[in-house]
Amino acid sequence: MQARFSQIKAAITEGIENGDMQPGDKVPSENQLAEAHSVSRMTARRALTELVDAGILIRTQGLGTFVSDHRPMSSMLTIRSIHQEIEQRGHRYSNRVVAQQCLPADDTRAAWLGVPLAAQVYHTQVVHHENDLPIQLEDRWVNPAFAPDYIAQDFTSQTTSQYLNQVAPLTQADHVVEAVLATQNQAEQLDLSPQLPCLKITRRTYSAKGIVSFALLLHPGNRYRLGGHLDF
Amino acid sequence: MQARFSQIKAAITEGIENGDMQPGDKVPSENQLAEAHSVSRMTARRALTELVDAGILIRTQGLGTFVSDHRPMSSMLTIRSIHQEIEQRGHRYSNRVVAQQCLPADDTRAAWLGVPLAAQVYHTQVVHHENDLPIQLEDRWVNPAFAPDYIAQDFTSQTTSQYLNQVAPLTQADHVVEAVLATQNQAEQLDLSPQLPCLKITRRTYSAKGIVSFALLLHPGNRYRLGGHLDF
DNA sequence: CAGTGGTCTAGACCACTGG
DNA sequence: CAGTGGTCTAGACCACTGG
Repeated sequence: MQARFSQIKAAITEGIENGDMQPGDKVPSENQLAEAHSVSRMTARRALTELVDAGILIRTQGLGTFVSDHRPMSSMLTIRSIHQEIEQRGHRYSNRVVAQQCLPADDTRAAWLGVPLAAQVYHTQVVHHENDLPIQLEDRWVNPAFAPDYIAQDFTSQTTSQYLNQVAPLTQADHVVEAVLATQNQAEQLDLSPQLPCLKITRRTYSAKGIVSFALLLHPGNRYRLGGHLDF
Repeated sequence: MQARFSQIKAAITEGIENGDMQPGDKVPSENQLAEAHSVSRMTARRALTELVDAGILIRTQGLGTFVSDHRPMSSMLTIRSIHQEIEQRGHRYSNRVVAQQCLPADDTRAAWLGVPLAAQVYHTQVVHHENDLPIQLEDRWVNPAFAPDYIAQDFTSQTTSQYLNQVAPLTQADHVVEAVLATQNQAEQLDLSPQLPCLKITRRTYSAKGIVSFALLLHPGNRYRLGGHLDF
């Protein structure tokens, strides 16, 4: 015997799975669900609450409840700076600064950095080499509030993350690791044949005062691996 | 203005923090809390439910609600099983056991497991599903010395890692993360179009006595991400 | 058996959002 | 303004645990 709120949950998740409801779509209101399933509003509400807690739906008072754009993630890894890593292997580190500019934040950048839309943010693009072989394409967006002089630095002598860690010491970092195909442009920067799988790391770093920067790190799959060791 | 259920939550967590309540202690029942705070049982219940969800309390029907002895693990040291991960997201977990056999170790397997060449080792191949969508292809080789009955288990009801962690609790793990293209055979097992980038995790797990198993975990890049959070 | 948590109802008042 | 979610009440019946 299944509880009624479970049946309502199942009906909603089924609608999401078979594509009837897309991320961003509005789900029926609590009152509509209550009537449709002949339950009290509290029971319909419970179904929604549990789906919100599971990250499947998002609620906003006065507006409604919506399907979340949620791809799964999990597991933990340590990530060190590329420069440190290469030198520790006894290899030669070098880099090439492709871009260094001030830009208005689009919505993705604004959301990740926690700044208003169209606020000015710093952007750098750097290719990192190990023994002259491109091994990482770094796109980084920086919140100027925490590193006002970022834009004036010379990043051939000091890496972006070294500089940032100096002016705004890191206290936390989020990261997401994905496998993707390099775009045409990315493949060129990395001196890769296209259609090669790459490890993409999206990392957001925090100092004590807030979100400092957001970096997109792309590594050729055949030249780079990510290692880790855990002790329990 | 704070909601009443929040005040009850605060009262309970405060009791736990200042030592009035120890792990294992029974907290007041829903009816007792309702009367003590002059609220309805539903409101008292909500306070308890949220603390249970947060892992601070444990409830058992007919018995009561108790303080959990759950100490949070440092985020970096967490390795969760795919099964746990999926259920925590509120999704449906299922799997398909493709192979389960005893094989002589080739040189790669022998090296990773630390056994002599051609020693008999156990091999399983399992496809893990999230909401019926294949999300991980697991190839696992196990050292029979640490889990002699591994080969006779039914891994549809219990995952390989759950079983191993039970018979030989993990103490360490190494892992390597790569981006690769799925082979023809792998793509078929995962119900993927070929030429799709995949996240490949190679993981070696240790118990106190030695290397227990070595697993190759393949995730479709468009269906899986690896996330992490670090505190420095 | 009395007490516990699990589910559910049919109402209520509120704060908030958009038009 | 009508509609949304946020909180809350005072009941109800149930399944389960221990004594």
